[in-house]
Amino acid sequence: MTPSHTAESARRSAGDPPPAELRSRLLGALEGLLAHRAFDAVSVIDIIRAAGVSKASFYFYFASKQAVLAELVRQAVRRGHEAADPWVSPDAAGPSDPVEGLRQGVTDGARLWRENAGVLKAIVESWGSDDGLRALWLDQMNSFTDAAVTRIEADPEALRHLGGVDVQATAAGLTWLGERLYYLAAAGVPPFDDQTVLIDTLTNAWTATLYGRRAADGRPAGGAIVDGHEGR
Amino acid sequence: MTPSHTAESARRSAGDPPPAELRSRLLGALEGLLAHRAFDAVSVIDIIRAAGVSKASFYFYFASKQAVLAELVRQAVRRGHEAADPWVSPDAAGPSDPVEGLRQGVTDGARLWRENAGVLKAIVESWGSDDGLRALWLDQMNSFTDAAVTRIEADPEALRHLGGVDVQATAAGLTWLGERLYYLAAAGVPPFDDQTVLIDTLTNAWTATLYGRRAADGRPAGGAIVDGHEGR
DNA sequence: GCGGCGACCATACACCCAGTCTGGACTACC
DNA sequence: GGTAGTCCAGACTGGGTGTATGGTCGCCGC
Repeated sequence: MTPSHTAESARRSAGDPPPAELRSRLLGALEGLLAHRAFDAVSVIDIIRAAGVSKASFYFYFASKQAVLAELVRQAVRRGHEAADPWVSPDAAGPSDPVEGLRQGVTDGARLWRENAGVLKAIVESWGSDDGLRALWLDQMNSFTDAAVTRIEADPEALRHLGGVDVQATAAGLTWLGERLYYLAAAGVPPFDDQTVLIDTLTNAWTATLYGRRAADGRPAGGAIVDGHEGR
Repeated sequence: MTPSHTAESARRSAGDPPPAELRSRLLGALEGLLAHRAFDAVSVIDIIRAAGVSKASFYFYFASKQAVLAELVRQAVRRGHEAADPWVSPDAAGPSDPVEGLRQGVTDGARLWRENAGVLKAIVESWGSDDGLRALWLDQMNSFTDAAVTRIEADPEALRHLGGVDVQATAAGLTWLGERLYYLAAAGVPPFDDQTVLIDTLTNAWTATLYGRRAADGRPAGGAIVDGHEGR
Protein backbone atom coordinates (compact mmCIF):
# COMPACT_ATOMS: atom_id res chain seq x y z
CA MET A 1 0.00 0.00 0.00
CA THR A 2 0.95 3.59 0.39
CA PRO A 3 1.04 4.63 -3.24
CA SER A 4 3.05 7.72 -2.49
CA HIS A 5 0.18 9.59 -0.93
CA THR A 6 -2.88 9.98 -3.07
CA ALA A 7 -4.30 13.41 -2.48
CA GLU A 8 -1.45 15.81 -2.81
CA SER A 9 0.84 14.53 -0.13
CA ALA A 10 -0.43 13.98 3.33
CA ARG A 11 3.06 15.03 4.20
CA ARG A 12 4.14 18.58 4.42
CA SER A 13 6.26 19.14 1.35
CA ALA A 14 7.85 22.48 0.63
CA GLY A 15 7.07 24.69 3.53
CA ASP A 16 3.91 25.95 1.86
CA PRO A 17 1.12 24.37 3.90
CA PRO A 18 0.59 26.33 7.08
CA PRO A 19 0.70 24.43 10.32
CA ALA A 20 -2.58 23.22 11.71
CA GLU A 21 -3.79 22.78 8.17
CA LEU A 22 -4.73 19.27 9.16
CA ARG A 23 -7.22 20.77 11.53
CA SER A 24 -9.19 22.43 8.79
CA ARG A 25 -8.88 19.31 6.64
CA LEU A 26 -10.57 17.41 9.45
CA LEU A 27 -13.29 20.02 9.74
CA GLY A 28 -13.91 19.91 6.03
CA ALA A 29 -13.96 16.12 6.02
CA LEU A 30 -16.64 15.91 8.67
CA GLU A 31 -18.68 18.60 6.99
CA GLY A 32 -18.52 16.67 3.76
CA LEU A 33 -19.52 13.41 5.39
CA LEU A 34 -22.46 15.05 7.13
CA ALA A 35 -23.88 16.06 3.78
CA HIS A 36 -24.78 12.44 3.11
CA ARG A 37 -24.84 10.70 6.47
CA ALA A 38 -26.09 11.16 10.01
CA PHE A 39 -23.57 12.25 12.60
CA ASP A 40 -23.57 9.12 14.65
CA ALA A 41 -23.20 6.97 11.57
CA VAL A 42 -19.86 8.72 11.08
CA SER A 43 -16.94 7.24 12.97
CA VAL A 44 -13.63 8.84 13.76
CA ILE A 45 -12.08 6.42 11.31
CA ASP A 46 -14.37 7.70 8.56
CA ILE A 47 -13.29 11.25 9.29
CA ILE A 48 -9.59 10.56 9.25
CA ARG A 49 -9.88 8.49 6.11
CA ALA A 50 -11.77 11.27 4.38
CA ALA A 51 -9.24 13.84 5.56
CA GLY A 52 -6.20 11.69 4.84
CA VAL A 53 -4.98 12.24 8.37
CA SER A 54 -3.80 9.82 11.00
CA LYS A 55 -5.67 8.93 14.12
CA ALA A 56 -2.93 10.34 16.28
CA SER A 57 -3.17 13.67 14.51
CA PHE A 58 -6.92 13.68 14.88
CA TYR A 59 -6.64 13.37 18.64
CA PHE A 60 -3.97 16.03 18.66
CA TYR A 61 -6.35 18.61 17.25
CA PHE A 62 -9.66 17.45 18.66
CA ALA A 63 -10.73 15.68 21.80
CA SER A 64 -13.48 13.73 20.05
CA LYS A 65 -15.65 13.80 16.99
CA GLN A 66 -18.15 15.81 19.01
CA ALA A 67 -15.53 18.51 19.35
CA VAL A 68 -15.18 18.67 15.57
CA LEU A 69 -18.91 19.05 15.19
CA ALA A 70 -18.95 21.74 17.85
CA GLU A 71 -16.42 23.75 15.90
CA LEU A 72 -18.45 23.42 12.70
CA VAL A 73 -21.57 24.54 14.54
CA ARG A 74 -19.82 27.58 15.94
CA GLN A 75 -18.71 28.54 12.46
CA ALA A 76 -22.18 28.12 11.00
CA VAL A 77 -23.91 30.00 13.76
CA ARG A 78 -21.40 32.82 13.61
CA ARG A 79 -22.32 33.28 9.97
CA GLY A 80 -25.98 33.05 10.97
CA HIS A 81 -25.68 35.76 13.54
CA GLU A 82 -23.99 38.04 11.09
CA ALA A 83 -26.85 37.44 8.70
CA ALA A 84 -29.47 38.05 11.36
CA ASP A 85 -27.77 41.10 12.76
CA PRO A 86 -29.49 43.68 10.57
CA TRP A 87 -32.80 42.08 11.47
CA VAL A 88 -32.33 42.67 15.17
CA SER A 89 -31.44 46.32 14.98
CA PRO A 90 -34.83 47.93 14.51
CA ASP A 91 -34.46 50.72 12.00
CA ALA A 92 -31.42 49.69 10.03
CA ALA A 93 -32.77 49.89 6.53
CA GLY A 94 -35.08 46.95 7.05
CA PRO A 95 -38.55 46.87 5.60
CA SER A 96 -40.81 49.34 7.31
CA ASP A 97 -43.65 46.87 7.76
CA PRO A 98 -42.76 44.83 10.86
CA VAL A 99 -44.46 41.76 9.42
CA GLU A 100 -42.29 41.96 6.35
CA GLY A 101 -39.30 42.35 8.63
CA LEU A 102 -40.24 39.15 10.40
CA ARG A 103 -40.72 37.31 7.15
CA GLN A 104 -37.30 38.48 6.06
CA GLY A 105 -35.71 37.15 9.24
CA VAL A 106 -37.48 33.83 8.87
CA THR A 107 -36.35 33.58 5.27
CA ASP A 108 -32.77 34.33 6.24
CA GLY A 109 -32.94 31.59 8.80
CA ALA A 110 -34.16 29.17 6.16
CA ARG A 111 -31.24 30.07 3.96
CA LEU A 112 -28.78 29.55 6.79
CA TRP A 113 -30.25 26.13 7.38
CA ARG A 114 -30.16 25.25 3.73
CA GLU A 115 -26.52 26.22 3.47
CA ASN A 116 -25.48 24.32 6.58
CA ALA A 117 -28.04 21.55 6.58
CA GLY A 118 -25.66 18.73 7.36
CA VAL A 119 -24.00 20.39 10.31
CA LEU A 120 -27.19 21.78 11.80
CA LYS A 121 -29.07 18.52 11.41
CA ALA A 122 -26.20 16.81 13.15
CA ILE A 123 -26.19 19.11 16.16
CA VAL A 124 -29.95 18.97 16.53
CA GLU A 125 -29.90 15.19 16.46
CA SER A 126 -26.97 14.91 18.83
CA TRP A 127 -27.15 17.62 21.44
CA GLY A 128 -29.38 15.43 23.56
CA SER A 129 -26.70 12.83 24.04
CA ASP A 130 -23.49 14.75 24.63
CA ASP A 131 -22.90 17.25 27.39
CA GLY A 132 -20.59 19.48 25.41
CA LEU A 133 -22.91 19.68 22.43
CA ARG A 134 -25.85 20.24 24.73
CA ALA A 135 -24.24 23.21 26.39
CA LEU A 136 -23.23 24.61 23.03
CA TRP A 137 -26.67 24.34 21.48
CA LEU A 138 -28.53 25.66 24.51
CA ASP A 139 -26.14 28.57 24.48
CA GLN A 140 -26.83 29.27 20.82
CA MET A 141 -30.57 29.09 21.37
CA ASN A 142 -30.24 31.45 24.31
CA SER A 143 -28.38 33.94 22.21
CA PHE A 144 -31.08 33.81 19.55
CA THR A 145 -33.70 34.18 22.25
CA ASP A 146 -31.90 37.20 23.65
CA ALA A 147 -31.81 38.77 20.23
CA ALA A 148 -35.54 38.17 19.87
CA VAL A 149 -36.20 39.70 23.28
CA THR A 150 -34.23 42.78 22.31
CA ARG A 151 -36.16 42.99 19.09
CA ILE A 152 -39.53 42.64 20.85
CA GLU A 153 -38.81 45.15 23.56
CA ALA A 154 -37.93 47.73 20.95
CA ASP A 155 -41.28 47.20 19.27
CA PRO A 156 -44.10 49.15 20.90
CA GLU A 157 -46.82 47.39 18.95
CA ALA A 158 -45.59 43.97 20.02
CA LEU A 159 -45.23 45.08 23.63
CA ARG A 160 -48.73 46.48 23.65
CA HIS A 161 -50.18 43.32 22.20
CA LEU A 162 -48.26 41.03 24.52
CA GLY A 163 -49.43 42.90 27.57
CA GLY A 164 -48.28 41.08 30.64
CA VAL A 165 -47.16 37.92 28.87
CA ASP A 166 -43.69 36.69 29.74
CA VAL A 167 -41.56 38.09 26.92
CA GLN A 168 -38.58 35.90 27.67
CA ALA A 169 -40.60 32.70 27.54
CA THR A 170 -42.49 33.79 24.44
CA ALA A 171 -39.26 34.60 22.64
CA ALA A 172 -37.75 31.30 23.71
CA GLY A 173 -40.79 29.43 22.46
CA LEU A 174 -40.61 31.10 19.08
CA THR A 175 -36.89 30.41 18.87
CA TRP A 176 -37.38 26.73 19.60
CA LEU A 177 -40.27 26.52 17.18
CA GLY A 178 -37.85 27.77 14.57
CA GLU A 179 -35.26 25.20 15.54
CA ARG A 180 -37.82 22.46 15.18
CA LEU A 181 -39.40 23.52 11.90
CA TYR A 182 -36.12 24.32 10.21
CA TYR A 183 -34.85 20.93 11.27
CA LEU A 184 -37.93 19.14 9.98
CA ALA A 185 -37.58 21.00 6.71
CA ALA A 186 -33.94 19.97 6.43
CA ALA A 187 -34.89 16.39 7.23
CA GLY A 188 -37.51 16.40 4.52
CA VAL A 189 -40.49 15.88 6.81
CA PRO A 190 -43.77 17.07 5.31
CA PRO A 191 -45.32 19.53 5.20
CA PHE A 192 -42.26 21.60 6.06
CA ASP A 193 -40.11 20.16 3.30
CA ASP A 194 -41.91 22.76 1.19
CA GLN A 195 -40.02 26.01 1.75
CA THR A 196 -43.09 28.10 1.20
CA VAL A 197 -45.05 26.24 3.84
CA LEU A 198 -42.12 26.46 6.21
CA ILE A 199 -41.69 30.19 5.87
CA ASP A 200 -45.40 30.95 5.95
CA THR A 201 -46.00 28.84 9.03
CA LEU A 202 -43.11 30.29 10.96
CA THR A 203 -43.86 33.84 9.95
CA ASN A 204 -47.46 33.33 10.88
CA ALA A 205 -46.52 32.02 14.32
CA TRP A 206 -44.38 35.09 14.98
CA THR A 207 -46.92 37.60 13.79
CA ALA A 208 -49.84 35.93 15.51
CA THR A 209 -47.93 35.87 18.77
CA LEU A 210 -46.49 39.35 18.57
CA TYR A 211 -49.21 41.27 16.79
CA GLY A 212 -52.29 39.10 16.89
CA ARG A 213 -52.68 39.27 13.18
CA ARG A 214 -52.07 36.92 10.35
CA ALA A 215 -49.15 37.33 8.09
CA ALA A 216 -50.11 37.80 4.51
CA ASP A 217 -50.07 34.19 3.50
CA GLY A 218 -48.01 33.31 0.51
CA ARG A 219 -50.40 31.18 -1.47
CA PRO A 220 -52.55 28.21 -0.58
CA ALA A 221 -50.24 26.06 -2.64
CA GLY A 222 -47.79 26.18 -5.45
CA GLY A 223 -46.69 29.57 -6.62
CA ALA A 224 -43.76 31.65 -5.58
CA ILE A 225 -44.03 33.99 -2.68
CA VAL A 226 -45.94 37.01 -3.80
CA ASP A 227 -46.38 39.14 -0.78
CA GLY A 228 -49.68 40.50 -1.78
CA HIS A 229 -51.07 42.18 1.26
CA GLU A 230 -54.55 40.79 1.19
CA GLY A 231 -56.99 42.05 3.73
CA ARG A 232 -59.14 38.98 3.92
CA MET B 1 -45.79 -7.07 38.66
CA THR B 2 -45.37 -10.62 39.88
CA PRO B 3 -45.72 -10.00 43.58
CA SER B 4 -44.38 -13.39 44.62
CA HIS B 5 -40.77 -13.14 43.61
CA THR B 6 -39.68 -9.55 43.36
CA ALA B 7 -36.56 -9.23 41.31
CA GLU B 8 -34.75 -12.39 42.30
CA SER B 9 -35.03 -15.83 40.84
CA ALA B 10 -34.38 -15.43 37.21
CA ARG B 11 -35.55 -18.97 36.91
CA ARG B 12 -39.17 -19.91 36.56
CA SER B 13 -40.17 -21.52 39.83
CA ALA B 14 -43.59 -23.10 40.20
CA GLY B 15 -45.40 -22.59 36.98
CA ASP B 16 -47.01 -19.35 38.18
CA PRO B 17 -45.41 -16.77 35.86
CA PRO B 18 -47.11 -16.62 32.52
CA PRO B 19 -44.95 -17.11 29.49
CA ALA B 20 -43.49 -14.00 27.94
CA GLU B 21 -43.32 -12.50 31.38
CA LEU B 22 -39.68 -11.81 30.65
CA ARG B 23 -40.81 -9.45 27.98
CA SER B 24 -42.56 -7.15 30.41
CA ARG B 25 -39.69 -7.47 32.85
CA LEU B 26 -37.42 -6.14 30.10
CA LEU B 27 -39.80 -3.29 29.35
CA GLY B 28 -39.98 -2.38 33.01
CA ALA B 29 -36.22 -2.56 33.37
CA LEU B 30 -35.59 -0.12 30.55
CA GLU B 31 -38.28 2.21 31.81
CA GLY B 32 -36.65 2.20 35.22
CA LEU B 33 -33.20 2.87 33.81
CA LEU B 34 -34.48 5.74 31.71
CA ALA B 35 -35.67 7.50 34.82
CA HIS B 36 -32.08 8.22 35.75
CA ARG B 37 -30.06 7.88 32.58
CA ALA B 38 -30.11 8.87 28.93
CA PHE B 39 -31.13 6.21 26.45
CA ASP B 40 -27.84 5.88 24.68
CA ALA B 41 -26.01 5.63 27.97
CA VAL B 42 -28.01 2.46 28.58
CA SER B 43 -26.58 -0.71 27.08
CA VAL B 44 -28.33 -3.97 26.40
CA ILE B 45 -26.25 -5.44 29.18
CA ASP B 46 -27.61 -2.87 31.62
CA ILE B 47 -31.13 -3.79 30.63
CA ILE B 48 -30.70 -7.52 31.03
CA ARG B 49 -28.91 -7.09 34.34
CA ALA B 50 -31.71 -4.90 35.65
CA ALA B 51 -34.31 -7.36 34.41
CA GLY B 52 -32.48 -10.45 35.56
CA VAL B 53 -32.75 -11.93 32.11
CA SER B 54 -30.18 -13.49 29.85
CA LYS B 55 -28.89 -11.93 26.70
CA ALA B 56 -30.29 -14.73 24.59
CA SER B 57 -33.75 -14.14 25.99
CA PHE B 58 -33.46 -10.44 25.35
CA TYR B 59 -32.83 -11.03 21.68
CA PHE B 60 -35.63 -13.55 21.58
CA TYR B 61 -38.18 -10.92 22.58
CA PHE B 62 -36.68 -7.79 21.02
CA ALA B 63 -34.58 -7.13 17.99
CA SER B 64 -32.62 -4.34 19.68
CA LYS B 65 -32.80 -1.93 22.55
CA GLN B 66 -34.47 0.52 20.17
CA ALA B 67 -37.30 -1.96 19.77
CA VAL B 68 -37.82 -1.99 23.54
CA LEU B 69 -37.98 1.78 23.61
CA ALA B 70 -40.42 1.76 20.71
CA GLU B 71 -42.76 -0.47 22.67
CA LEU B 72 -42.57 1.78 25.72
CA VAL B 73 -43.32 4.80 23.56
CA ARG B 74 -46.33 3.12 22.04
CA GLN B 75 -47.66 2.36 25.49
CA ALA B 76 -47.12 5.91 26.73
CA VAL B 77 -48.66 7.53 23.69
CA ARG B 78 -51.63 5.21 23.79
CA ARG B 79 -52.32 6.43 27.30
CA GLY B 80 -51.79 9.98 26.08
CA HIS B 81 -54.30 9.63 23.31
CA GLU B 82 -56.86 8.23 25.67
CA ALA B 83 -56.28 11.22 27.91
CA ALA B 84 -56.53 13.66 25.02
CA ASP B 85 -59.55 12.02 23.50
CA PRO B 86 -62.21 14.03 25.34
CA TRP B 87 -60.35 17.18 24.36
CA VAL B 88 -60.65 16.45 20.66
CA SER B 89 -64.34 15.70 20.62
CA PRO B 90 -65.88 19.15 20.67
CA ASP B 91 -68.85 19.10 22.99
CA ALA B 92 -68.09 16.25 25.32
CA ALA B 93 -68.53 17.94 28.65
CA GLY B 94 -65.39 20.02 28.20
CA PRO B 95 -65.16 23.58 29.38
CA SER B 96 -67.36 25.87 27.35
CA ASP B 97 -64.69 28.51 26.86
CA PRO B 98 -62.46 27.29 24.01
CA VAL B 99 -59.42 28.93 25.55
CA GLU B 100 -59.99 27.05 28.76
CA GLY B 101 -60.38 23.91 26.69
CA LEU B 102 -57.00 24.52 25.11
CA ARG B 103 -55.40 25.17 28.45
CA GLN B 104 -56.86 21.92 29.69
CA GLY B 105 -55.40 20.01 26.78
CA VAL B 106 -52.01 21.62 27.27
CA THR B 107 -52.10 20.78 30.95
CA ASP B 108 -53.02 17.17 30.20
CA GLY B 109 -50.06 16.99 27.85
CA ALA B 110 -47.79 18.27 30.57
CA ARG B 111 -49.04 15.59 32.91
CA LEU B 112 -48.47 12.90 30.32
CA TRP B 113 -44.92 14.12 29.91
CA ARG B 114 -44.33 14.25 33.62
CA GLU B 115 -45.56 10.71 34.07
CA ASN B 116 -43.49 9.32 31.21
CA ALA B 117 -40.59 11.71 31.25
CA GLY B 118 -37.86 9.11 30.89
CA VAL B 119 -39.39 7.32 27.95
CA LEU B 120 -40.43 10.45 26.11
CA LYS B 121 -37.10 12.17 26.64
CA ALA B 122 -35.45 9.06 25.27
CA ILE B 123 -37.48 8.94 22.08
CA VAL B 124 -37.06 12.65 21.44
CA GLU B 125 -33.31 12.38 21.84
CA SER B 126 -33.03 9.25 19.74
CA TRP B 127 -35.49 9.37 16.88
CA GLY B 128 -33.02 11.28 14.80
CA SER B 129 -30.55 8.43 14.76
CA ASP B 130 -32.62 5.30 14.26
CA ASP B 131 -34.91 4.65 11.34
CA GLY B 132 -37.44 2.62 13.29
CA LEU B 133 -37.74 5.19 16.05
CA ARG B 134 -37.92 7.97 13.50
CA ALA B 135 -40.86 6.39 11.72
CA LEU B 136 -42.59 5.75 15.01
CA TRP B 137 -42.21 9.27 16.33
CA LEU B 138 -43.17 10.96 13.06
CA ASP B 139 -46.22 8.75 13.04
CA GLN B 140 -47.16 9.77 16.57
CA MET B 141 -46.70 13.44 15.76
CA ASN B 142 -48.85 13.00 12.68
CA SER B 143 -51.60 11.45 14.71
CA PHE B 144 -51.51 14.36 17.14
CA THR B 145 -51.52 16.77 14.24
CA ASP B 146 -54.52 15.03 12.73
CA ALA B 147 -56.34 15.30 16.01
CA ALA B 148 -55.56 19.01 16.13
CA VAL B 149 -56.78 19.47 12.57
CA THR B 150 -60.05 17.76 13.44
CA ARG B 151 -60.38 19.96 16.47
CA ILE B 152 -59.68 23.14 14.51
CA GLU B 153 -62.02 22.33 11.67
CA ALA B 154 -64.84 21.81 14.12
CA ASP B 155 -64.24 25.25 15.58
CA PRO B 156 -65.90 28.04 13.59
CA GLU B 157 -64.13 30.81 15.44
CA ALA B 158 -60.72 29.33 14.74
CA LEU B 159 -61.59 28.74 11.11
CA ARG B 160 -62.77 32.29 10.71
CA HIS B 161 -59.63 33.68 12.27
CA LEU B 162 -57.29 31.45 10.29
CA GLY B 163 -58.85 32.48 7.02
CA GLY B 164 -56.84 30.99 4.20
CA VAL B 165 -53.93 29.83 6.32
CA ASP B 166 -52.84 26.24 5.83
CA VAL B 167 -54.59 24.43 8.67
CA GLN B 168 -52.53 21.28 8.34
CA ALA B 169 -49.23 23.13 8.57
CA THR B 170 -50.42 25.31 11.42
CA ALA B 171 -51.59 22.30 13.39
CA ALA B 172 -48.30 20.52 12.70
CA GLY B 173 -46.35 23.54 13.87
CA LEU B 174 -48.29 23.72 17.11
CA THR B 175 -47.83 19.99 17.64
CA TRP B 176 -44.09 20.23 17.17
CA LEU B 177 -43.89 23.29 19.38
CA GLY B 178 -45.49 21.17 22.06
CA GLU B 179 -43.03 18.36 21.51
CA ARG B 180 -40.16 20.79 21.88
CA LEU B 181 -41.36 22.68 24.93
CA TYR B 182 -42.50 19.60 26.81
CA TYR B 183 -39.12 18.07 26.13
CA LEU B 184 -37.26 21.13 27.32
CA ALA B 185 -39.37 21.16 30.44
CA ALA B 186 -38.61 17.51 31.09
CA ALA B 187 -34.93 18.18 30.51
CA GLY B 188 -34.96 21.01 33.02
CA VAL B 189 -34.09 23.75 30.52
CA PRO B 190 -35.17 27.21 31.67
CA PRO B 191 -37.53 28.89 31.46
CA PHE B 192 -39.72 25.89 30.69
CA ASP B 193 -38.64 23.90 33.72
CA ASP B 194 -41.28 26.02 35.45
CA GLN B 195 -44.58 24.26 34.77
CA THR B 196 -46.53 27.50 34.92
CA VAL B 197 -44.33 29.13 32.31
CA LEU B 198 -44.56 26.03 30.16
CA ILE B 199 -48.34 25.86 30.22
CA ASP B 200 -48.83 29.59 29.80
CA THR B 201 -46.47 29.80 26.88
CA LEU B 202 -47.95 26.83 25.05
CA THR B 203 -51.52 27.87 25.71
CA ASN B 204 -50.71 31.35 24.55
CA ALA B 205 -49.21 30.05 21.32
CA TRP B 206 -52.34 28.05 20.58
CA THR B 207 -54.78 30.81 21.37
CA ALA B 208 -52.79 33.48 19.57
CA THR B 209 -52.61 31.31 16.48
CA LEU B 210 -56.18 30.09 16.50
CA TYR B 211 -58.04 33.05 17.91
CA GLY B 212 -55.68 35.98 17.77
CA ARG B 213 -56.11 36.69 21.41
CA ARG B 214 -54.04 36.19 24.46
CA ALA B 215 -54.87 33.45 26.86
CA ALA B 216 -55.97 34.64 30.24
CA ASP B 217 -52.78 34.63 32.23
CA GLY B 218 -52.12 31.73 34.52
CA ARG B 219 -52.04 32.57 38.19
CA PRO B 220 -55.59 33.64 38.88
CA ALA B 221 -54.55 35.12 42.19
CA GLY B 222 -53.17 38.60 42.49
CA GLY B 223 -55.28 40.56 40.08
CA ALA B 224 -52.75 42.83 38.45
CA ILE B 225 -50.40 41.38 35.91
CA VAL B 226 -46.81 41.31 36.86
CA ASP B 227 -45.09 42.62 33.83
CA GLY B 228 -41.44 42.87 33.14
CA HIS B 229 -38.78 40.34 32.57
CA GLU B 230 -38.31 37.41 34.77
CA GLY B 231 -34.67 36.74 35.36
CA ARG B 232 -33.84 33.80 33.22
C1' DG C 1 -41.27 -42.77 35.03
C1' DC C 2 -39.06 -41.64 30.89
C1' DG C 3 -37.98 -39.02 26.78
C1' DG C 4 -38.57 -34.97 24.49
C1' DC C 5 -39.60 -30.14 24.21
C1' DG C 6 -39.81 -25.42 25.28
C1' DA C 7 -38.21 -21.65 28.02
C1' DC C 8 -34.36 -20.05 29.83
C1' DC C 9 -29.31 -19.26 31.31
C1' DA C 10 -24.26 -18.82 30.70
C1' DT C 11 -20.73 -17.92 27.90
C1' DA C 12 -17.87 -17.54 23.98
C1' DC C 13 -17.27 -15.32 19.74
C1' DA C 14 -16.95 -12.14 15.67
C1' DC C 15 -17.10 -7.68 14.73
C1' DC C 16 -16.85 -2.64 15.23
C1' DC C 17 -15.50 1.51 17.47
C1' DA C 18 -13.17 4.98 20.82
C1' DG C 19 -9.20 6.57 22.63
C1' DT C 20 -4.18 5.83 24.06
C1' DC C 21 0.34 4.90 23.02
C1' DT C 22 4.76 3.56 20.68
C1' DG C 23 7.99 3.71 17.04
C1' DG C 24 9.54 5.55 13.11
C1' DA C 25 9.83 8.81 9.11
C1' DC C 26 10.24 13.13 7.14
C1' DT C 27 11.23 18.31 7.27
C1' DA C 28 13.00 22.62 9.03
C1' DC C 29 16.08 24.97 11.33
C1' DC C 30 20.32 25.68 13.87
C1' DG D 1 24.40 16.65 11.12
C1' DG D 2 21.79 16.89 15.14
C1' DT D 3 17.53 18.13 17.28
C1' DA D 4 12.80 19.40 17.55
C1' DG D 5 8.46 19.44 15.45
C1' DT D 6 5.02 17.31 12.74
C1' DC D 7 2.96 13.52 11.12
C1' DC D 8 1.87 8.40 9.96
C1' DA D 9 1.07 3.43 10.76
C1' DG D 10 -0.70 0.43 13.59
C1' DA D 11 -0.97 -2.16 18.09
C1' DC D 12 -3.61 -2.33 22.16
C1' DT D 13 -7.27 -1.89 25.77
C1' DG D 14 -11.81 -1.72 26.82
C1' DG D 15 -16.48 -1.75 25.82
C1' DG D 16 -20.37 -2.19 22.90
C1' DT D 17 -23.73 -5.20 19.68
C1' DG D 18 -25.65 -9.23 17.98
C1' DT D 19 -25.18 -14.45 17.13
C1' DA D 20 -24.32 -19.13 18.14
C1' DT D 21 -23.71 -23.14 21.23
C1' DG D 22 -24.42 -26.01 24.92
C1' DG D 23 -26.51 -26.81 29.31
C1' DT D 24 -30.39 -26.77 32.84
C1' DC D 25 -34.86 -26.99 34.50
C1' DG D 26 -39.83 -28.07 34.59
C1' DC D 27 -43.62 -29.90 32.26
C1' DC D 28 -46.36 -32.91 29.23
C1' DG D 29 -47.39 -36.95 26.59
C1' DC D 30 -46.90 -41.56 26.67
